[in-house]
Amino acid sequence: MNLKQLAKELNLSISAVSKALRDSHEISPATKKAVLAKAKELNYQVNPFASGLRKQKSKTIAVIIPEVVNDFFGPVINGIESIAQEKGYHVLIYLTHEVEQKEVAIINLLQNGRVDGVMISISAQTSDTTHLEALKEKGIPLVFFDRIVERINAPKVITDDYNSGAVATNHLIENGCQRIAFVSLPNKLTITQKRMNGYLDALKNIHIKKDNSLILFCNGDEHKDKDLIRNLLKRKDRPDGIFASVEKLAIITYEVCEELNLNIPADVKVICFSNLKTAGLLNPSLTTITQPAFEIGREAASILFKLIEKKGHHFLLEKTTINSKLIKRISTEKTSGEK
Amino acid sequence: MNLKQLAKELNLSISAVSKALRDSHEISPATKKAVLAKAKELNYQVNPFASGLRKQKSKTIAVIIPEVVNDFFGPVINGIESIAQEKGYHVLIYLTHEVEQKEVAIINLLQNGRVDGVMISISAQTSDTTHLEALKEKGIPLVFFDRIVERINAPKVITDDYNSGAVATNHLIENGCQRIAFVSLPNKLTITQKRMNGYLDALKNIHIKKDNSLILFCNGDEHKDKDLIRNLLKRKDRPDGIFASVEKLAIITYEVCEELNLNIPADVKVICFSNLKTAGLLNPSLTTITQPAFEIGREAASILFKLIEKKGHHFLLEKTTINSKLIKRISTEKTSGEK
DNA sequence: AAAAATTACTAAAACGTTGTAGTAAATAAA
DNA sequence: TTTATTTACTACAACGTTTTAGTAATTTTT
Repeated sequence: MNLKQLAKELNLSISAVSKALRDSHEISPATKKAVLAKAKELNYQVNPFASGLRKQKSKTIAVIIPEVVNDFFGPVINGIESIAQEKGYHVLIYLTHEVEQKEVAIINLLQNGRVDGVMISISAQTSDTTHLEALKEKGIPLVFFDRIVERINAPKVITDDYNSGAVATNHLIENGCQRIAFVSLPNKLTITQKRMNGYLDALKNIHIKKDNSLILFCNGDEHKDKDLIRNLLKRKDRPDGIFASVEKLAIITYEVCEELNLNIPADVKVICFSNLKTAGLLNPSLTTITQPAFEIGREAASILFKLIEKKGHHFLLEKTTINSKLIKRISTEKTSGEK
Repeated sequence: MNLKQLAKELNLSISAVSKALRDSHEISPATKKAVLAKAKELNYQVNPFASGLRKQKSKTIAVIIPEVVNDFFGPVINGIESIAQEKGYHVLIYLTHEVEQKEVAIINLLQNGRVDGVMISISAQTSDTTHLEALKEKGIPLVFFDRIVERINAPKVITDDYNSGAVATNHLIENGCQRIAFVSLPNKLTITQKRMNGYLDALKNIHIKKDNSLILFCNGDEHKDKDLIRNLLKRKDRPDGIFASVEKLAIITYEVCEELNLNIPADVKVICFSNLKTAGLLNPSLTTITQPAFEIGREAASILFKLIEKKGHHFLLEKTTINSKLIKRISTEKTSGEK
């Protein structure tokens, strides 16, 4: 069913029907009513390819993330989808699996008008960002969330990473930790850097200086990351507190502690950036810095749609910060023997 | 950059360039080489709308699921995406949030050629399925996974739900449970029915007959579901075993048990269909029937692509069953006082 | 009552591909 | 040597919309 057939049924020209469907003032109310009725009757739907080709608009956005199986990115997608559904947009999902090469390939696929805008949280391994700059150069609206690229001039939605890093570290200090390890993704990522800076400054405040042997940069490969963390916790001078910068690393830490028979929180206290639904049900329950993931998704999507709709306006190019919150649970509690 | 401009740069006709890019035998090797080089130089990309319009192909599939924040659907998407990326397809995501009305609206959006195929796990509240039949009628390839519609003649990828239901129930029986509750989604869903039949037959085997007060049909609304489960566990004749048919309900069960100060597994044993990464780290660790979610995604996507590529062939219209497995953990263990 | 403006349409040209039909020139077959 | 075939292209008509530029007919203004 297309416009041509519909027009024939109605004894009207194709353009009249097209205009009637889009409620043009050039068409009389009576005709409009007739067209709408017939269109409904015959279940006419606009062909998105013809329409997209003509209007140079896709009504589609792309979301590029490292992974879906994740209690942060899941709710983010949820937030994005909720706004997209409101606005009548479609959502394409692409996963980089933390591989820079895949990210580049995906971005290159999107240069030809397939989407009206792109939202991305970059892969942990991305260091070169020319692919992202090229996309911006083409005039395709781009919004970063969480894992941003500082130097690219595009809207960014993030949490207060520096501050949260300090809060988490202080929480461990308050509960008696002296040797606090920072376990994290590669330090190319701005979230890693900021969270680490918060951690370092919190330590500096109590006159502890940076100890590189307590700072671990993982890379997203589960097995390798587990080895790194196992080595850290096997050391004689092992840390008494672990601050994990992402969810996955906290889970690995729990697994390793079980393996090595280390008690949380007596032997090691653990705090983590995490949106795990089950954080409160873990053994022991996990103290988290929780990001408002759904809201980040909604906010980032809203900004993207503003950008798409009012192209050329630059007043939106700022950073939006949504605060995380500390949820204290057992994994960082003082145990009876402690001062 | 389009074919016209590229052709002008090369002093060739548009069709020659088009054919060269698609490696047609009508074009000489020398010309092909020149075209490819120029296309790369100028970063030419085929316009997906023009191409889609002309070829009546979108190179896109739709995935319709109830939610993303879920350790089952997450890995499924992962599996789907991995196959789609291999095949050069794009993946549109739509969430129904368990609302039938949304599912209908989404399906209606897909009737106009936007996608070459659809994969769906239906909402828990879907009872009328004419929207899905209409989609099939239009000739758009459709594959069901996990939450299927039995009566629609389309490929289905599922797990051995009946058998797993029996295995889970037997496991509880073996560990001493006598009053086993079945906590589940609405019984419209075939997965609910089959899992329940497995449960009922396992009970019948030991001569326990169906007790409707021990069978709970939740509906996906977290608050209401929690109330239902709370009421179940507050009763004097509360069950000593709970078999939850989906992950979310097991988490709620854990929360309610904590709230009511019921010890798992001493007071109630809990088993659940679940893909929680953290099942082993929960307090207590949760015994699960785990579905091979990633493989389900890959398998369902593979079948969909076969269907897309060899349209009209009917040899693929079968059901594919991939087995789940029981992972025994503490939540169902016999406690010291038990026989 | 003539000129101007408005109403309610139609015709036709894009948008960027792809594939069919056509065509010179070169090569092979009769 | 003439005819048939192959090679390497070009021209052009789709695909289904949207939009600009018309145009009769009607209504309003002067």
